[in-house]
Amino acid sequence: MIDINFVRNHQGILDKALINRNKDPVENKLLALDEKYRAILTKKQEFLKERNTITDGFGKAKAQGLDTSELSSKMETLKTKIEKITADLNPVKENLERLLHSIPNIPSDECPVGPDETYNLEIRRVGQPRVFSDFNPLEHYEIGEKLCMMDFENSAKIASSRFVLLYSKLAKLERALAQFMLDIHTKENGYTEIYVPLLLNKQSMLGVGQLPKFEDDLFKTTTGMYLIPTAEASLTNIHSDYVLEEEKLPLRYTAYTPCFRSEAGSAGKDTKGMLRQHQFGKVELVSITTHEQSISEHERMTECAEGILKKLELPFRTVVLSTGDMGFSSEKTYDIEVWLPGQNTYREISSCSRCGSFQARRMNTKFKNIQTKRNEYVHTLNGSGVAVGRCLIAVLENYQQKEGSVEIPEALISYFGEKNISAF
RNA sequence: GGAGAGAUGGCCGAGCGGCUGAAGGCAACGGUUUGCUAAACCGUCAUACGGUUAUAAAGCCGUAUCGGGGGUUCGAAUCCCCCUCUCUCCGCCA
Repeated sequence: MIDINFVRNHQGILDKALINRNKDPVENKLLALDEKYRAILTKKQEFLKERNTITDGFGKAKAQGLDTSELSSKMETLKTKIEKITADLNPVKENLERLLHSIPNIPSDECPVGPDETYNLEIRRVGQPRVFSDFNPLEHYEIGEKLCMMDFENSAKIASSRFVLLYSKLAKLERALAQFMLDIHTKENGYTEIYVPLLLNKQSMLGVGQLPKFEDDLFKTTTGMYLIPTAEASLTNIHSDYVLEEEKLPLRYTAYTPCFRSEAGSAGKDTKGMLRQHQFGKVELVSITTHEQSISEHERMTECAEGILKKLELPFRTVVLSTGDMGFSSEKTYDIEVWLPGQNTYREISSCSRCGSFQARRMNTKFKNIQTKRNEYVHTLNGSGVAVGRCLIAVLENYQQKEGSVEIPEALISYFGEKNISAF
């Protein structure tokens, strides 16, 4: 949630941010609503003060055995006033809250300005795409099906489209990749591994900004809970409604979980293969920091995610998302795109976002500043470290061999137990 | 699923209709004392929001908050209802 106080004191910035995000400006509407809210609230508080005074008088009058009928009649009229003003105030308050919850974060000045992904800015490229001189590289699903280890027919039968069955060595590859990533992040990068709920309540989804705007993208249970679209939702919310100690920051959490997305808006997009699924595995990184730590933590987190690809010797590039392409809660996002020779292009495999105090404000997560002794909102960051399903795709495509087998990256062999995968 | 008990400030814990934003203790912070440590003593010690000053901060004024929501009452931490969560016992179960 954006800071209404900030909007009030820095007029023009929010609207500019929204226009950069390719959204409609709301500042006039927001400020008018806010002003109306505060005017009515102030009035109501005056009535409540009056009520407290009368109530006080009652106690004293009774103690002295005085007549209270005048107080009673005063109270009666006041009560009607309070009732009326409360009826006026509530809808305004609800509208204001609803509006505030639907406004995305203000992008940082560092983000390239533009309406869509064509304005994303590449900042580095690591690794050379392999040259396939003696055969044309296949796409991952062709490799998987040739190996007889990737099955979209039966997954569609037992579930629906956008699911996959992985058999034998590919199932193991998924497991090995996840294990590998978790070990790196916990042993080398200082993250604490956490086993998290995969279903969360509405409040938590609101906290990270999945709700109220993106309800259609989530799977909802009959009991009103939501399947997590990313472990970010579970990890970030751990400290909701809490005041942390500054010395404990930054907190760094990681989890390997399945992620569930309805992909409501992406009909017809990436329908082949397992690039875009309703369910996929992902190792997630979350950091909770102070205001001062957040920028350097963002760079660090991105490097942690890149480190996985470096160790697996997968070529990738890192881009800064443009204002029009970045997510709702983010103020700056790096996407890491892995090279997929089968598609002859770079595809997103990780997204590392800095959310500032946007989520903290929604979740009510603060820390006590040692110097000022005041409670301040924490800053939250999240990143994929990395998407396991897409990483499996990248390994298949980058390490495919002419005869249809797949080599295992050096760093992964101890996790996988074998040096290559060949057909049954 | 059945039966019961409970939820109060950072923690422990009183309170059972007005004098309670909340006793007392612990912790924390500032100070006095002390050669140092310990102890003792004095003081401070919730949060959010609104108003105010020049909507910087602080201050001051106010409102709200004793798990959450609603009700009774002139007045609720205290009484009633609903919900959530925790604990104990029984049943079921990976």
